[in-house]
Amino acid sequence: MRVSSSGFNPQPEEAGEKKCLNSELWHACAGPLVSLPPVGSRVVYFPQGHSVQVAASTNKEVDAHIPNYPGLPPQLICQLHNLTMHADVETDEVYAQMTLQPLSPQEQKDVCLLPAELGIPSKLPTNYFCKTLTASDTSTHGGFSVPRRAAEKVFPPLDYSQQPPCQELIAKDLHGNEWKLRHIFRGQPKRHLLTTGWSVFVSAKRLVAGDAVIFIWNENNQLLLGIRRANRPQTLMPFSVLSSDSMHIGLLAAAAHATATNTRFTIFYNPRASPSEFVIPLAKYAKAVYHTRISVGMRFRMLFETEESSVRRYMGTITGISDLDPVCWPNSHWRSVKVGWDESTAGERQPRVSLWEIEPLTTFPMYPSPFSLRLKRPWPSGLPSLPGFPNVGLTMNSPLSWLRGDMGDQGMQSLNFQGFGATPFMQPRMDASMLGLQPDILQTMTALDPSKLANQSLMQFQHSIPNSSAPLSQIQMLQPSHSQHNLIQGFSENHLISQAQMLQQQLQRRQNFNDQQQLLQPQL
Amino acid sequence: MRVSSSGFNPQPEEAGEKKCLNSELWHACAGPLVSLPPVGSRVVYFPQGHSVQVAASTNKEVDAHIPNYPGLPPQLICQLHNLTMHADVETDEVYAQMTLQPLSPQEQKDVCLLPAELGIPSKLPTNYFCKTLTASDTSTHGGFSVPRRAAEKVFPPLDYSQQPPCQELIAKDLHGNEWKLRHIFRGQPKRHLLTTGWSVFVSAKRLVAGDAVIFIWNENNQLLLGIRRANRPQTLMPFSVLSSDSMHIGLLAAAAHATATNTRFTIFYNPRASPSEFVIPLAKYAKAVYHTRISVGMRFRMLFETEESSVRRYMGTITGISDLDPVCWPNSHWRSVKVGWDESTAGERQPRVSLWEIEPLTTFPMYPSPFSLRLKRPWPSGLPSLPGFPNVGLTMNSPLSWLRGDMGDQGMQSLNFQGFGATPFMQPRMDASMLGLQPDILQTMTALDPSKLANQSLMQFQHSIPNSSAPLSQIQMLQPSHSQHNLIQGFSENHLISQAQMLQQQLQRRQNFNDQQQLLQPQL
DNA sequence: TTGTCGGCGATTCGCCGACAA
DNA sequence: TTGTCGGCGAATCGCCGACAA
Repeated sequence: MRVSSSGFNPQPEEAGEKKCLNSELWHACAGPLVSLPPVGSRVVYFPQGHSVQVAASTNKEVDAHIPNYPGLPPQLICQLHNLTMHADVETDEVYAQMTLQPLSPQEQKDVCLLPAELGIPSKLPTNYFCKTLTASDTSTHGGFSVPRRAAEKVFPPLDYSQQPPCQELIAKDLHGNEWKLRHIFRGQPKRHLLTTGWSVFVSAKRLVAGDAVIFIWNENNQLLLGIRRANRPQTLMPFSVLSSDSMHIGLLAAAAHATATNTRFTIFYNPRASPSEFVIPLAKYAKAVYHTRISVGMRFRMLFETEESSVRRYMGTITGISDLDPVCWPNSHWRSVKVGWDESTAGERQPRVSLWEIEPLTTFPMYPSPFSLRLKRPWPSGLPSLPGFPNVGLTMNSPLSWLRGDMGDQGMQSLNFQGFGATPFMQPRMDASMLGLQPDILQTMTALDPSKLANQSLMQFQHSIPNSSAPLSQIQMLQPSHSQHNLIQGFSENHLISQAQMLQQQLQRRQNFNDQQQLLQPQL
Repeated sequence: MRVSSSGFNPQPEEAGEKKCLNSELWHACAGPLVSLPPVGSRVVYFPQGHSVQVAASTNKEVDAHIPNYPGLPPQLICQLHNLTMHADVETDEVYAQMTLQPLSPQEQKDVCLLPAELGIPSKLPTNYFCKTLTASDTSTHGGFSVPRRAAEKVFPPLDYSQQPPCQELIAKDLHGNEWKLRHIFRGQPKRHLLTTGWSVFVSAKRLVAGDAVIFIWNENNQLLLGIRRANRPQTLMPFSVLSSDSMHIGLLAAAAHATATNTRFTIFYNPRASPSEFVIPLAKYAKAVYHTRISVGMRFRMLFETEESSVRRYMGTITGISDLDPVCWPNSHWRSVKVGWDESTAGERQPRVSLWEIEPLTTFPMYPSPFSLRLKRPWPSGLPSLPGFPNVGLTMNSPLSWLRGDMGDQGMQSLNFQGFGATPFMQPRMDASMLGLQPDILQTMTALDPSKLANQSLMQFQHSIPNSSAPLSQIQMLQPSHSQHNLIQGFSENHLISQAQMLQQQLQRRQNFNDQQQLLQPQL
């Protein structure tokens, strides 16, 4: 992982490592919610999300008349070969360049999830502060008023025996440029101010009231200085190089070409241009998609960034599960969850989220679960007789339906796998193995009467997408197990490896499956 | 044709025609060599040239590993549906947005060239001046020194009875912003200066020494003010939205998609980003490609822009004719002519040009030519016996070979039409009719013994591209004629309609052809 | 003819507490 | 605790001829 300031010459390493900077500042500018996958790990790339970001950057909505690329699935498992952090030389806007290579069919079969692939959470430095600039801060009339606690925590201590106490600070920005700033403690009442040098910085960075600055005091006793501009109508310049249509086609074609030829392609991820994360660590994706049980009416919480570059949680309720774009991107998990927010300021928050962004509020334990493993059969056919388990028709939209999530393994069926089955839109090489699931680890629900499935929990958890009425025989269903011979341990759940299989294949395995279940029981 | 300042909202017509400005300023900023095709006319679009411009804009050379798009020919005949002139809101850089639609196969057959389609030459206004800014002009220490002749020609006359004579000028830039400038005539010796208001303009536009300003006094007695920045290493910001590879793929895919579906696509033409004209009026292209006889060693001249926004001609010699990129773009006429320049400052001028950029120095008359029409047969098989016509082997690279251009119609064979014949890379619909040629107007050279062809002038004029050894039977050859029933007159040459035919077809037409030649003779 | 400079007002810049909020 | 303001030096800005080139 490299950090460089993207200047006028994009050649990889102009002055070698000289331009490299601690990535702390990059992450601080990117925000506390942005985490980058480790180099070498597997990620899931969503061309749909990428296209949304490009559309936001070009100020142009994706034209509906542009069809999706034939054979380009809504999600690609890729290996992350290279990752460099950059900052726009004009605006200091942070972005990351990633080189992705779609996994070959063989590689997809051999996928084993590594715990480290969950992604390194953005470790925010401890000694930092972020302040949104006031009119006085950006005016030429004066300097910068430093919040007292911030100055005491982040800046080197002043010699208070001097009158007034002051010192010269040298702060480095993302490009490695140094800014001299006079720090003084004066006034009545006393306060911390940045005076000489501050206005030069403001005008050089063209900061205005509402933008924010970030000061970091890192382990090497360096002062780092980053900026984070307010969400102005459009931070990026209008594009006069390539039409937005061509760019949209280009990103799709590049991904499709890389998939077809098993070659690498390059994308830019601009974390602040639009809230559109589209490269997700494979483990995070798999955990969310295969180990999260959601249903309409379920309550959840989700992290958001605060003005002070901290995080807080907002509560919401799932109001629907459907494709964001059923025409171009059917069966995509990207922003497939429609939500409502509790607080009245909800207008600021998006009405659609992705599974891996939310934390469902659930009281049932994750795997391994004594209850689920105690089941004699993979599907609890006797569930309807359990106390408090009403009929599907009455519970589909009940706000309390999430409470029934602790019924065991049927939560795994909450996901819609039509897209990964035999539906026509899938290309041959994008079969079930694309998900990197191990046939001999997890078994699907095959021992059931389809009518019971339809009547019971399966429908309860299914996505309510338009074509959810596909034949049940084509719906892939999953169930975790405890076999781990292909699993590198590390997750508490120990169950990140899963598999989708065609129903026909699974029928042949039923005996093995039951044997497996029998084997698991003694482990409890 | 619309002129608008491209702001933050790309919707077509924000305030209707309010933002429209006389296109004079746009053309003045674009330079005297830039001409835009009329809306509705047919143009030839070169994806290759487009890709070179995008590569220049993204500071990234086209990666060789990106193959061309299957089925995308090096030149597309398109209808220009829309053309809007823009200026970057940040940099004032001018660019044009064009909506192109590839002609359908039927339309290509029905092509009739209109004289107006030669393109409207950029009519530079008479009352204008362009000055490159000096260090004093851009310094905060003083104002702008107006060249005396320029001030007297372009600015309104001063009242010299005042002491000192001065006035307030109001100049509009491309976006319609008005700039107040104090114009004064003072000093010893007396001179014209712009004082108050000038430094505001300089800092707002971020002008530096070396940049140029253009003042225009138009017919409506408005003062227009444009800027033209010096060719700095990179005027455009580095791209953090889409990788250059994806953009390259995108422009190819967009053109290929539009060709396949007969739909429109949009491109941006940035006349000053790189010298890479890639949308050429069809008539201009046809005239150059079918009516210009070139050979290695031929002398020519070509227009270049001067510092003062005027034009001058440079002389050069053709040193070769070959594909710029034989791998990706075989048989492309775009920059297929290798040249050497007379003057020692030739390093500044490109080593490759396109046919339509140059004026071959030739003394022979264009069609109709008494000599060529006097020929009894389409091909002067007796040529070798003519005085001063040496063997091919000796003359291929002779600097004097152009002198033999007035031998008649064989000049038409100087073009390589392998790309439009039966070579495999061409798609079915990109056949000879793609060139918009009329079978019943022009006849090809079919009355010849192929061995003679090879020995004589054909080889002399052929492009020396690697695969020029393709079977002669697949090479399309052209000859103009005087039949005009499908021709809208207007050109002095009256011969813009031409045709390519398969040799087999042409053999069947030999009699008609000869009859036609007979008919033409009496006209002289 | 015109690019640069020393000269000198005029105008901002920018540092300082005084106030509130 | 900290955002804004009036006051006031001080440092530029920017207008003016004087010079050359």
